[in-house]
Amino acid sequence: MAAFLFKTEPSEYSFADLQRAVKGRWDGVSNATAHIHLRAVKPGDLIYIYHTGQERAIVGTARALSDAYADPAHDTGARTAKGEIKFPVIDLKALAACKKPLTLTGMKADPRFADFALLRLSRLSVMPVPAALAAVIDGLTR
DNA sequence: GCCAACGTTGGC
DNA sequence: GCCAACGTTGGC
Repeated sequence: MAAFLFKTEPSEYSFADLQRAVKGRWDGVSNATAHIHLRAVKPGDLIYIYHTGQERAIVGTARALSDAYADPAHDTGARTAKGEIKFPVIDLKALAACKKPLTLTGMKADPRFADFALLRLSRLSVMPVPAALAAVIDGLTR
């Protein structure tokens, strides 16, 4: 099982919205690098939800329910030059809110996060979380 | 195919 | 509100 981090602007779509949705679709990702990571998601993978804007913290966890598939809101037949789905989305469900949200400030202060894409590539909205780092996050948010 | 201009994201 | 980072667009 792999782990990923998804960013969202809570005024647009928050973790609470995902909890209410029961089954949510993660769409609206437009960045090519983020698409690469989104296509790598497998059912059962763990997803950390991070709020941008005022909060800037990992606030909850979710479970992937599907492989990446073509967004029905776009041309579902569209493919990239490499033959991959051009507008990938996944389905997911909320698991639990973090007892202690893990703030961006907290991650920046912890050398274990020094190489994390969240800190290195501030505009990336979907990224893998290495297993060792997932264990650290679990410990800090419990 | 290169690169300057421009737009967007997201932290500060 | 500003700005850095970086992706995209369009002229050449």
